[in-house]
Amino acid sequence: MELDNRKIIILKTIIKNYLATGEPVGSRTISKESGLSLSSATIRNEMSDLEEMGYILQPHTSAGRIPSDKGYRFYVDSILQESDNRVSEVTDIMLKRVDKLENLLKQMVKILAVDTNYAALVSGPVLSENKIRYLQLSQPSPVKLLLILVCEGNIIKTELISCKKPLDTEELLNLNLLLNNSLAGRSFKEITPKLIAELLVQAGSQRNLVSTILNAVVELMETGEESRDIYTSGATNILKYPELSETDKAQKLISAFEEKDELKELVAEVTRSETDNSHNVTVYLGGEGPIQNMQDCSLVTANYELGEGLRGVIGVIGPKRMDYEKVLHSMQVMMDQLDRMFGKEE
Amino acid sequence: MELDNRKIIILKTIIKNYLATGEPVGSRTISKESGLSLSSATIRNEMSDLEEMGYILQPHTSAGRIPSDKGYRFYVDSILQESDNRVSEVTDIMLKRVDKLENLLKQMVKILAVDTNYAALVSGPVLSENKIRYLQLSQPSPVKLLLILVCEGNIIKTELISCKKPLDTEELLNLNLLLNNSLAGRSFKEITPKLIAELLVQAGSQRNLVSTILNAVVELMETGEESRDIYTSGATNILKYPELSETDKAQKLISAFEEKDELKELVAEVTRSETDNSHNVTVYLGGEGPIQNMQDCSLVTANYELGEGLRGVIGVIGPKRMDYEKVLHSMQVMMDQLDRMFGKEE
DNA sequence: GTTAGCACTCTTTATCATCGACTGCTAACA
DNA sequence: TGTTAGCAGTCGATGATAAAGAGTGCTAAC
Repeated sequence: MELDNRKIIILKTIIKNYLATGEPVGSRTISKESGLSLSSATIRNEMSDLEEMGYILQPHTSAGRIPSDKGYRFYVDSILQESDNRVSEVTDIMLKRVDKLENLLKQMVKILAVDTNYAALVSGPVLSENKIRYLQLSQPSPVKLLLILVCEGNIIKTELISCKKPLDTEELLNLNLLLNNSLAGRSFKEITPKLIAELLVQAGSQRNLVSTILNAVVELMETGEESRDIYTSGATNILKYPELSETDKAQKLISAFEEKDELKELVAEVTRSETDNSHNVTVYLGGEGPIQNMQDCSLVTANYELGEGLRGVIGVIGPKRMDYEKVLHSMQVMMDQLDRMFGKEE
Repeated sequence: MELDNRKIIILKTIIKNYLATGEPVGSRTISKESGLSLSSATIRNEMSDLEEMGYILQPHTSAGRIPSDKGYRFYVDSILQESDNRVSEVTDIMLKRVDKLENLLKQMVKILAVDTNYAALVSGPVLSENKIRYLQLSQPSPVKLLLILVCEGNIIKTELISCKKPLDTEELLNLNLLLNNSLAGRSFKEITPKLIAELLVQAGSQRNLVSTILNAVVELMETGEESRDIYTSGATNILKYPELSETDKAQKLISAFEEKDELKELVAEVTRSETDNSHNVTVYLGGEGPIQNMQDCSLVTANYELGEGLRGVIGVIGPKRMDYEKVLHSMQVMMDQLDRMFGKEE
């Protein structure tokens, strides 16, 4: 059987209606709302077909139809295609100019949550190619060394290191020189065992100390997923959707949002799976890919990039019957905002 | 009327039972469980008295009694007294040695939540008297200055500052000298307008730059409540208690845990209200003090101190019928752990 | 002072009939 | 052949009613 135009219209009507109400939709409703002038009986026949083809299903005999995963998938894909061509309207979301990136992201995720009425998350950006600009050692107290690492994009990281015996000024200067000579300009990957070995040889008597420092540097450089910041908002929106608010499911979901660990993995997974999409907008339906343990949920994600290779993920989690059109649009607007704010700058 | 011994036993039995079940408790239950060999009828008479005295109340005519706020207060206070004398048993909570304080706190709050089955929060520590140990300026790129501020307790803060024109090495050195001379050893309060004015005079041609730097320093020093980190865990435990899991209340509470802003205020308020209690353990009943908008909740808080004046707040939020005994005990154990870990060190 | 017993209240739970929203099928129609 | 009207049948939702259960207050007796 073929999915002809009329079937498509009916399918879309069913889905839209279901998204809006959360209730199974019956043939009469469609007959009235689809725009087609067909009687409910005809619709019923078509619906029979659609069910047979697997796009919709019936929770129980005397109920209307709800979209199946295949149906959702079809719908989401067709929206995704449309919105590529659509110019996102300029909405006047007032993202007040904020001083810190962190605050900006917090603000963004909040707006997204309020705007969509779903749970939203944003990952802090991670440098894809994190290069050391320079590093600096100083000595706050006799047996402590402060390591300051400045990376491309002015990312600053510090670490306190204990050392056995105090260094005098000259030693400190030499150490700084030595480290900068070999490490400045290098990315994480370029700190090879060979390089480390060389450095240790050059270090001479300071061998142990240099080794400790190198460990600290490597640790700081590992912008590992574990260290990624995740900001969330609107987790409790989940409670608004009956199909998710059964105590058990809601608990799991909201916990995931609170503890963040799961979200980190999720972000990691999303980051890995690159597509050629412009902002890499992807829709995962419950059970697929990164959200296997989130039944009945949908996850919409997009990647953002702030220039200089700073990249992160933004996402919205809601029930399967989420208003995809709206969510995709909201995300688009967010992306545009970010592009505008950071495209111009620097 | 007087609260004689028998009344106290009955009252405690009522409360304990209510805490365990969440259901109003009737006279027969008490007759069986109180340990007193009295018939339910006698108990009923006593309960009448207790109700008249305001310690308990009846949700509706044909129901048992539940503790009133006055009842809770009585109960909590009596526990608090007891547990002062009690040696906290050593429980073998495995707080794995963690490298970062942040992780330790996260671990702690998680344990507390799991252990008590309520929602738990811990605030990151804040230096009560935050003194600058030294500060350092360096120049990562021609028009950027990196300000590094090292405070007592090895708290390190950094800030990137833009400057109009590049400084040469000597200027940078002088600037560092100037700033350290006047600021090192000072606490936030000691950076007075007078001091600032003096500094600006000494700065001479670098006046503008020094002003910018000073602003940054002051900003970094303000360990304002807004910048306090808050770690939470177990927010969804709230859903386990019927009296809180009505969508509306649960939503509010869990949101508070997610967005953290409210919690920050709460912590601020708790911090302000000092008592002479050893760990400053306090129980707030729903509506009292910092949790006015959290009806039907109780908040148990304690202060912790990590030496060097690093202080923070730890707390548990649950329904009014929370198992105070257990919570207070768990918190006690946490405090002991912290004391042990940080008392020995340094 | 304590207790047994009874009448009364009020919530909870179960049961049952009714209603309404659907579907699927058949037969008629264009 | 595609479309439609109509009807029987299914199943969940709703609401009313009854029965059960838990508790109290009061009174009278011990």
